[in-house]
Amino acid sequence: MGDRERLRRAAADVFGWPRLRDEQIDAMEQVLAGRDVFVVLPTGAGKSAVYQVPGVLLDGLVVVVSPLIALQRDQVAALRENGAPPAVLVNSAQSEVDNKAAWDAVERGEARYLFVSPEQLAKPEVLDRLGRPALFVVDEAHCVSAWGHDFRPDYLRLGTAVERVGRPPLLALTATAGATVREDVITHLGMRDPVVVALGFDRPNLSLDVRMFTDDDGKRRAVRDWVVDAPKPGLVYVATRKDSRRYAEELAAAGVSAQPFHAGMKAADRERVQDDFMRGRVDVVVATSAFGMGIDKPDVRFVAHASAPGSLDAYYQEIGRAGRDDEPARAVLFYRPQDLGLQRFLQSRHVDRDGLEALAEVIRDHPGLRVTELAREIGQSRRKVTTGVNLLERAGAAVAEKARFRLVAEPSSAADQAVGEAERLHRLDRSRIEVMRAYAETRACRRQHLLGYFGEVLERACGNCDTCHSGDAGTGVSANPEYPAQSRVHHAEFGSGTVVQSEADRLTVLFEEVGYKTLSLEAVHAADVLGRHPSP
DNA sequence: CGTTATTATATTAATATAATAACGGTGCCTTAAT
Repeated sequence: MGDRERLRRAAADVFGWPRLRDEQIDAMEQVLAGRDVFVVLPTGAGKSAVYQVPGVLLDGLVVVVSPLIALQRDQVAALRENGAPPAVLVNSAQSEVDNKAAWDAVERGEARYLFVSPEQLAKPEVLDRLGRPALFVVDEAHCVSAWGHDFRPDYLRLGTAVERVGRPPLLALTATAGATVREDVITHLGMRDPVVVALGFDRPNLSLDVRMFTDDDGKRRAVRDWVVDAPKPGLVYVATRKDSRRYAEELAAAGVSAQPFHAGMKAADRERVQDDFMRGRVDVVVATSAFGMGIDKPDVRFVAHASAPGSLDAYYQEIGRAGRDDEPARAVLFYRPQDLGLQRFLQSRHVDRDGLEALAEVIRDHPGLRVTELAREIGQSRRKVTTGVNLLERAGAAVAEKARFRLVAEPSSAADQAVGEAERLHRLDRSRIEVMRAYAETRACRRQHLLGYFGEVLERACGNCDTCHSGDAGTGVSANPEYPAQSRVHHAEFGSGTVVQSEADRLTVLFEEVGYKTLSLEAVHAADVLGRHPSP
């Protein structure tokens, strides 16, 4: 019996799934064959099945890294409900007794699936207990790129963790990853020649709409009035916790069944709001970016943004929560250029050069220490040290071997190099905001613009966005044959980069040093500043 | 970077305006104080 057949049988017999999508079975087959696999499938398309089903057939532990304990619990509950092999979790929210029981099951070889956060895998004793897993899964893999560089630095140490447990095959799963994010994840996880299994990004049933405002009051009124009249249920994304409360109150006063949701609320309240929304007891959730991961409600009719998020990746992810049932749904961005100022602030984390130099000195004086030991030695938080070694490593000033660090530059220049790396990352974040702005301000077809950013060419204007309806979008934008998407270029001032979006009259290029830039082809030709590169 | 809350300053001495300060998102985990 071939692998595909065995997988189909396991899916049917164990989980009760009579048929699988081609993408699912393709990915599972590669997983079973021991290849690294990168899967991009929308939520609801059966991403989890891609590790669940091979897990039945594999001989050994399947480690699943997931960013939220709540998500881990959902996954375990689903597996238990399906009668799959035993699944356990280990985390700080669980009692010591339960954690010990989970570890015992792992060590006796009784548990098949183990769910953990990246922070757990940063602990040497945890890695020791894992033994040699048969498969290593990173769920919501875009978090590596979105959070690893600052918010949750342990995401960038997963590659080292995988090496330490015998380097089993890697499976990365996400609903959203354009080429840039995908490359970032692949690099940091250390995936080897991964098979990429992806469904297209286009969601034709989702209408795209941007409304421009200059004053705050006008925008607030417009959001309120629009949401009151819109078909429900729906989500309103806001930039601050305060706005979450304020809009929710205003909508409630206007007779809408609306609730706020943000990370500052008590866990019980968050759970209640999420549950009420899922069951249809609340029509509208007004949320910060805290809301959404793991939400799979098929009949969400709109996602409105009362403020623009900090990147087009985040925007696409958030609007992707509407219309999963393939019925018409709406994505509306209430855009005010000033709102991007907040995003600029949020991405302006400061770099502590002296702290980096101190860390570099400790690494030089005590080669071979791990993060926890370095943190103790230097008296900085584990998180700060992790961020520090991430930067030093990326800058090439330090190297890690089996999670133990060694300095390969003088501390002072190591710190300078790391600061340079941090500045480069910061420029990249800044330029992501400009990509968001470009979407909001384009007069071309929104969908062509959005898909273009994700590396897809839509031959004709979509007919289901505001610029198409107003007639601004014109007859369609063809790619420029001279600089196709993904081609490597070199700019006289900005250095080398990759074309992410190719249009008839302009290009968007991701430059390694300065981030995203939109270049007018006219200017490029006039000044002769852009040359084609041979492929890397 | 932009908005909002607070304080300072001005002058139809109780209210307006100007200057200044504070604040803003995402979740693990650990540990100390009730």
